[in-house]
Amino acid sequence: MNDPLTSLPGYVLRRASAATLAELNQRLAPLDLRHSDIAFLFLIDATPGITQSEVGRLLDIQRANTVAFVARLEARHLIERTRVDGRSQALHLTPDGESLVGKARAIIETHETELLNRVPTEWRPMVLPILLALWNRPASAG
Amino acid sequence: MNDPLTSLPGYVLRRASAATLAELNQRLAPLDLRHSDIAFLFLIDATPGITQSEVGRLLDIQRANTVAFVARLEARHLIERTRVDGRSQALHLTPDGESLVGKARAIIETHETELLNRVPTEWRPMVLPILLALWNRPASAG
DNA sequence: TATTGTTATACTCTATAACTATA
DNA sequence: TATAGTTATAGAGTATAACAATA
Repeated sequence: MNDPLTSLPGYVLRRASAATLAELNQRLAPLDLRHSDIAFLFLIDATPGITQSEVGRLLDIQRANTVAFVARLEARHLIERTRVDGRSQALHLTPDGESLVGKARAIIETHETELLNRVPTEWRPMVLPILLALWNRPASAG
Repeated sequence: MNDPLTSLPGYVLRRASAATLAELNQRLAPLDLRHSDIAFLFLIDATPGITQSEVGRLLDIQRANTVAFVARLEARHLIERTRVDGRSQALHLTPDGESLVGKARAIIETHETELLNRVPTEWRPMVLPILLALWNRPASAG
């Protein structure tokens, strides 16, 4: 029985994503974090004071769905929010948050290295460019 | 503001997968199908008489979660099931199912071609091997 | 004992509509 | 008028535990 799916890049892209995300979630479980939390925290760490809606746009998370993230991370004292004007709120890591991000960063680096190492050496430089090309995100005015 | 995520293959893998799945679901919407339905139907089409649990194993869908697929596809008269022994049931496409799979196949081909075309010509041969390597699925006893 | 199909259940992620208060 | 944060809600997708019937 030869399945007709593993020759389809789109299908294999999905399976590869699902499998590696499950692995990452397992690696992050000791920190009681999930992959989506990490993306959130990394972004705040890289751009302290970033607003909630900016994070949502960068991560392609609907505005409404960022609320639960912020509430949960704040309840864990990993981030804090400060009103920047009547509408927006700026997000910062707390010391606890910075500490946790440090631990997470080590896990992520191990994870990403392990992923890349699955690819034959000579193809590794193509991995990120190919994935970015497949992503095909609209040019950001970053 | 430069985000720290788009240099991580694992993260870009996830975003590429999510974005292309959303596109595929849009393309399949006229057939009232989702990407997961297509995988299910393609597998039955490729291996008539395949059992429900075999499909689940190949698609990495928990046995419990295949029940809803089979029920829904059968309710739409796209597949039928026949008892093969007291436990297993063999799945086949109905004529309606075969017709729909034909239409879906054309959409998938367009979709997959469009995905590949996002990658510079000289890298295209590496796309599938790289994705399979990242997937890193345990060697299947096919 | 192990497997198949099944029910029930829960959690994550995503998507939309609508509301408020601000700009 | 448009934007930021919020609430409520719904739909996918995924995961686990447990059960009956069968191999």
